[in-house]
Amino acid sequence: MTLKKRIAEILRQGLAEAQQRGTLPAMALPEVIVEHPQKAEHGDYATSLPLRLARGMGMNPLAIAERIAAALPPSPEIGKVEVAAPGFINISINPAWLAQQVQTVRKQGDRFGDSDLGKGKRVQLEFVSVNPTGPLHVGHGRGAVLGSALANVLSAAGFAVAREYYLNDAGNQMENFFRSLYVRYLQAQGRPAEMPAEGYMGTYMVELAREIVREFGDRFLTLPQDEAVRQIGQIGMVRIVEALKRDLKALGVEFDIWFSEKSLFEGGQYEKATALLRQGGYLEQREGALWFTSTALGESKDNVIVRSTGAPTYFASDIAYHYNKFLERNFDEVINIWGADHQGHVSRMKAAVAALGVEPQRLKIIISQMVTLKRGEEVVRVSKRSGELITLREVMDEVGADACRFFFLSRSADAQMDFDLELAKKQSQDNPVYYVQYAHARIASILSKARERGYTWDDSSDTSALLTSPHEIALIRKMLELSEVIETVSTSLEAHHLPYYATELATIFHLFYKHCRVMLPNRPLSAARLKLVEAAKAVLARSLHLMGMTAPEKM
RNA sequence: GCGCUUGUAGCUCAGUUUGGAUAGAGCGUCGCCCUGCGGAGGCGAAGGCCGUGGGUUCGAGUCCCACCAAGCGCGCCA
Repeated sequence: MTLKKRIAEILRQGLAEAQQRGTLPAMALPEVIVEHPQKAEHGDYATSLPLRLARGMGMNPLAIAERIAAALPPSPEIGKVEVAAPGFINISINPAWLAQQVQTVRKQGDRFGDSDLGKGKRVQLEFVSVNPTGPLHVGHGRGAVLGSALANVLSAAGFAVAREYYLNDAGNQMENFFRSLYVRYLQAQGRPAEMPAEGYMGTYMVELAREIVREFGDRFLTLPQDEAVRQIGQIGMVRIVEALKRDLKALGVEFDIWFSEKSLFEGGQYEKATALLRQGGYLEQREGALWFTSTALGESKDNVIVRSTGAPTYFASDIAYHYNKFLERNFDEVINIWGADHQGHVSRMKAAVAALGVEPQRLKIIISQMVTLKRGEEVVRVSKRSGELITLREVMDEVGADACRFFFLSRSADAQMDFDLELAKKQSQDNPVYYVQYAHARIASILSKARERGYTWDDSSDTSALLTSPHEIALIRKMLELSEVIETVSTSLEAHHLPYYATELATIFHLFYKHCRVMLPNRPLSAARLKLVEAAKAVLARSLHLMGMTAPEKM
C-alpha cells in the first residue's frame, strides 16, 4: 500500500472514531483525499477533509479538524499532526519510521514501488501500429515511447500487459505501397513507368527497389503485372517491417505480439464481428455500400464498413480487431495509443465496441498529439507520401535513444510539442536526462570508492537510527513516493509524471550529497549512509528503467 | 460550420482527472559556493492580470457558460 493510502486510511479511522465517541455528528463519510502540500511547513501529507465536512456537520471546520486529529489511531508512520486554519490537518511522517524504510527498499530491490492495483487484470496495449509502408518519423516515436513506458508501469502496478503492434498488411494503403514499389522497381531497370498519383514518393522506396533488383534481378519483369506487384510488395513489406522492428528496438521498444490485419479476414473475425453488428441491427445497406449506423448510438454520422466495390474499409477491420480483443481474447481492458490524425476515429470506435456488446469504458484511447519537427526556427514538414523525410532513426542517431525517450515522456500526450533538432543537439550536454543519470552514476562511483577504501555495509544490523539529517530523511521520503507515481501513472495513463519524479529524486539526492558526506571516520554512520545511497541508486535505476532508459554506472 | 486537443514566467513545460494554504520545474539571464566521496553538482535573485469575459463556491489555474487564438479531425483513406 502506498503511504498516501495509508494516511488516508488513518484519517478515515480517526473520523469514524470521533463519530463513535460522539465528538462529531454521524453522517455519510466522503472519500478522504490526501495530498502533498506545496509548502514544507504544512507537513508531508495534508487533507482538507474538515472543510468538506463543515457544511454537512454544521460545525466550524477548525473544530472538526481538532476532533479528528484527537481521535487518530496510534500508528508508527505518523509523526507530527497539526491542525491549521481554515481547516486543514497536516501530517508529518515520523522520521524514525522513514529511516527504517531504507531496509524495506533494499529488501525489495528492483521490485520496490510495485503495486497490486491491477490485481492481475489483463490489459492489451496497442501502440505504434504504423502502416508498414515506410520508416518511422518522430511522431511515431512519441507514441512508441509512451506505449512502452506505460506498459512498464502497468506491469509494475500488477496488470498483465500484452504489448501489441497492429500490422496493417491489408487494404488500400498497402496496395498503394505495392504499386509504388513496383514502379520504382521498373524504373530501377530503366523501364519507363509512372508513380501512382498518391504514391509513396520517398527516396527509401527507390533504395528498396534497387535492393530488390540487386537480389532478385529482373525476374519480376516476366511475371504478369498483378503477380509481380504482389510479389514485390510482399518482399518490400517484409523489409519495411524488419526496419520498423530494428528502429523500435533501438529506441527500447519491443512488442509481445505483431498482430496481422489480414489474419482477421482469414481467421473469421471479420465475418463474426459483422454478423454480431447485423444481429444488433447496426448495419444498413445503402447507396451500394454497407453502413454501420453509428448515429443510433449518438454519433454524428454513420460510417461505411464495406465499400460499394465490396472491399471492407479500415474501420471494418478495426471493428473485427476489437471483436478479437474483447470477445475472443477476453482482455479486461484495452488501451490504444493513436496519433492525433486518428482523433476523429475515437468516438466511432467506442460506438462500435458498444455495438459489439462491450462496455465502452473498457476501451481507453490515448491520442498522442502532433510533434512538430524543427531545425531552429524552420519547421520541417514530414509526410511519408511526399517523401521529405526526417526519420526517427536520424533523430535517435543525433540525440540518443535515452534523450529521445526522456524528452517524449516529459510532455503530456495530449499537448502538442515541438522537437527542435538544433536545440536537442545543442542541449545534449545539459539535457535533463543527464541530470538523472548523473545522480545514478555518482552513486555508483561512491559505492565503488567505498569498497576500495574498505568500507563495509550490510543489512545484518539496523543502523537506521543513525539517519537523522533532514536531507537523509527527505531522500527516503521521496524514494517512498515511487509507488504513488506508479499508481498515478497506471490510473491516469499519463506517463509524464515519471520524468518529473525522476528529476525530483535526483535533485534530492544531489542535495543530500552536498550536505552529507558518506565516507567518514565514523564507520557505523558511513555504513548507514552507504545503505541509504545504495537504496537510492536502486530507486533511481528503477525510475529510469520504467521510462525505458539506461541507468549508467559511469558517464 | 461542427467535433477533439491545447493556451500558465523570456523559452520549453508540470500542476486541471479529486476545487483548498503564498501557482512550480528545467533552460536562459544575473549573483554566489570547490581542504576532502564525480562541479554533468549546490545556493540565491529577477521574471506571472494562469488566453479573455461572465458564473458557481467560504475558497477557482482547477468546475460551468460564452468568446478569442493555435493544432488536428470531419473520405466508400488509414
